[in-house]
Amino acid sequence: MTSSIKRSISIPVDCDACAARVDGLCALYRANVLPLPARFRAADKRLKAGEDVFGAGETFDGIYNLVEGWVALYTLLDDGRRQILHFGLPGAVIGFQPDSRATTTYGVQALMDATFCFIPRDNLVRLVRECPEIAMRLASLMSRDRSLSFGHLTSIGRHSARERVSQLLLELFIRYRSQWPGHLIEELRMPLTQELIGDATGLTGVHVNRVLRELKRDGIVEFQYRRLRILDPDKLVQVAKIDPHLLAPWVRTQEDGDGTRAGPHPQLVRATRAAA
Amino acid sequence: MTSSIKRSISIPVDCDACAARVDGLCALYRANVLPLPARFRAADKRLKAGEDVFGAGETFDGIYNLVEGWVALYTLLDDGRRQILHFGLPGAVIGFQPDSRATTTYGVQALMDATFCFIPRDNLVRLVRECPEIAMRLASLMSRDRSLSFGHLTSIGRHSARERVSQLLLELFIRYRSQWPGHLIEELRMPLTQELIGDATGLTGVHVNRVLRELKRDGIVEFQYRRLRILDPDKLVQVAKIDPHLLAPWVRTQEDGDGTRAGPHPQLVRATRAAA
DNA sequence: CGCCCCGTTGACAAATATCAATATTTGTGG
DNA sequence: CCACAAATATTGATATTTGTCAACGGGGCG
Repeated sequence: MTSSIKRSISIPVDCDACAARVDGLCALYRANVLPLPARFRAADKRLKAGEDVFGAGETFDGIYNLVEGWVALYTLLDDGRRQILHFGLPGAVIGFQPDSRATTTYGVQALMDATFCFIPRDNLVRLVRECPEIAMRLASLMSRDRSLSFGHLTSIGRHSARERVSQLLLELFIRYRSQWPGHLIEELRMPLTQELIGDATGLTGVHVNRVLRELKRDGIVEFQYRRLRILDPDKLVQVAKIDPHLLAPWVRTQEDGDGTRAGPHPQLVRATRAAA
Repeated sequence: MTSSIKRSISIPVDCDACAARVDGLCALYRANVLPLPARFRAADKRLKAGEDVFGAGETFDGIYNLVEGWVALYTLLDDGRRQILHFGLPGAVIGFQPDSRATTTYGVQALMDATFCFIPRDNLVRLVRECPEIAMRLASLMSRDRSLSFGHLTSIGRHSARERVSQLLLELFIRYRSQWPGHLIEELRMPLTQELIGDATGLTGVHVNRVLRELKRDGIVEFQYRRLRILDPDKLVQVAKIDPHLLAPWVRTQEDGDGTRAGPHPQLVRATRAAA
């Protein structure tokens, strides 16, 4: 007997115990209908916090499956400023490109120690030929990422700083939590600094600080030294000005087909209530 | 003999003459390798300028293929403000959802008279079973949309008003032009108002106006009453602060496989030079 | 123990929004 | 072709939000 509780954390190579399998490309495997992409996997990659999976403008042939850790997709400006485009959580597919010659338009950085498994493009093509549902799954994942981007666009384009920061924290909380259904968490460790929050919301680190102090003063959320505590879930939902329709992409993408599914609203309510 | 030049404009139902076929889901057909989605098409839809394809929060079972006209994907805020998420040009796939129960997170409005063909979800699944490449094509299209969103996020989050407006105009010019390779245009009719530009760039219509007047004063671009003229392409590229890596998603997605392809830089240069 | 990254705070500057009035263009009907 | 209405663009004065710069504090980690 090698382990009990922490197995999925310490042995990322083992597909059967992979934590990322709850979501992402391999989610279908859980339904016992489809062959696991395991056979098509080539190598694993481990990075330390701060290292890049790849930089902007590179080409490479395949996709990375984020197994453990958080990553940030970002672009850099000439003057050194940065825009974070997306936070990738375990299960994320990283680096899919329309064709093998295309260069990436963004860089990807590990926000904490992270592990990936890599599927070469050729293998992906073979995998899809064998099992077209995988390609539809991939399309769904890309589509969900797009929806997340749409949410961020609305947030950055039309919301106030207070609303943007609130929305980001709520989003990450819900996305993180939806990976462990039934697991109640009151407090969440996030590998974020106020600077990173600013880079994601189109604000300055300094201004994020001001907003966070306000939110704490008002008893809504507390974020200090990478520790998030949600003090008043209902108020947070309210101040984040969430369009309920935008919620769907935050929770895990389900396989199409069987089963009833609760709408997004109760899920949000449950998710946030759990933290109170 | 029914026609000569304008055939593709007036007979949208005819797949063989469809203008959208240069891009989008049916692009593979041109390579004569794959069966046309035509057999799986269900119905056509025609809209007048200003009408909605669908609103936020709706569900529907299938995808729309934009054949003719421009559309805007948008979200609305409580107070009536709007954020435009994406402009869809002919060839765009509209309304793909991860599963059949998902509700849309955005609305889609026709910016001019537009026609679509509709492919029901069931047919799409059958089509993919028959030809998995279509699913990969769909994933590529979603991925490209995501990349476009990433570009907009960087623009809205970190660029000045002047840069944002310049970049949007340049993007639309290049995307439009890449649909007619070899066709030189000096002047482009766009179904946009300054208000629309503001909604897309996270600015106010009034402020967009001020920026446009500046750009005209500086001899860079002229945009008045839906007519875009690029006066100095090089300056425009410069002021738009385009990250060259972000350019790839602007030009048509090519089918993977054969053929050499020029990098994005010369394409941009050619595209913009043509307008001078 | 001490360093360094991160967070905190204040004064001030810059960019953009808001409000309101007026001008121009487009499209429509006669 | 003209007149008119509606939509869109233009401009100025002022308000608000957010950024910039600079200094200081505090906590974790070697």
